[in-house]
Amino acid sequence: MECQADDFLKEYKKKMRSIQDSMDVLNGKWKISIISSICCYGKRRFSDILNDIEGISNRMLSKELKELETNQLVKRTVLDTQPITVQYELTEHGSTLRPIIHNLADWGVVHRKKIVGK
Amino acid sequence: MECQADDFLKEYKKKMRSIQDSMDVLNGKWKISIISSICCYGKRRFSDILNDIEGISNRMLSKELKELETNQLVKRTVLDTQPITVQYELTEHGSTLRPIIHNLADWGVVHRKKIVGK
DNA sequence: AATAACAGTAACATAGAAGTAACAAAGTAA
DNA sequence: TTACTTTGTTACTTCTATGTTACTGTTATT
Repeated sequence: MECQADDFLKEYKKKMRSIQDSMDVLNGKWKISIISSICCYGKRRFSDILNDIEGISNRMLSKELKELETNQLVKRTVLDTQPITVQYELTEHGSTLRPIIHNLADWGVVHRKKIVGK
Repeated sequence: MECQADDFLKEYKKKMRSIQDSMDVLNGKWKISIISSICCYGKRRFSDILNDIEGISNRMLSKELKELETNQLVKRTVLDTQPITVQYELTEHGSTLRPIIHNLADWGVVHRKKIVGK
């Protein structure tokens, strides 16, 4: 019995650590929104994302995109256009976040209904 | 065609807004961890959560729990014990976050493998 | 010539997020 | 009588995440 209880404890702790690992990458006010924007549209340019997300500054967008790139969630491609444009898309690894994004979107709807509407 | 494209745009925007709604409630460094702790164990006391989450201070825990209570995600119950203990559990509404928590935990495992291990 | 679009970068400013430490109330044990 | 536990609160301080503004370099447009 003791052993089983210990096993559960260990598993809970592992779970908590995993969640912390996730949140380490997705921290900050904007990351989820940025990923969502790219996720929705497939490919998205810098200025597009800037418009998608109300309130973000170009400085923050630039910084956060860099972090996401570092964490291999987002891929940056410079296009040879006039003027130069830059395209962002999810990496294969980044795409594994899709279910979470969708869940968050669904939950947002539920939550809004719960709080605002009846 | 135009109309269809517009419809897609509208839907994307709605999605982005829903995600923002979710993140408004789950913002900050600790909320997800706190919810996870309560979610894992079903019921959890203040000092338990304090131990579950590495690095959080009692001040922050108190503050964040209050916010979660305000947003109807968490229910607080004072138990008539010696000394008095306080039990936190997810509300029905809070429980709808379970899928997200599980997804985050799963993704954390995947991500750790991707980044650290081979 | 002047201006605009694009994708940023640099320098500076600051609200508020978070940390630390001490204290409170109420009962219990030593 | 003193100390300890639990769940906080309060006051004070630190710090960092984010915001603001201005600027770059290139090409196309007017």
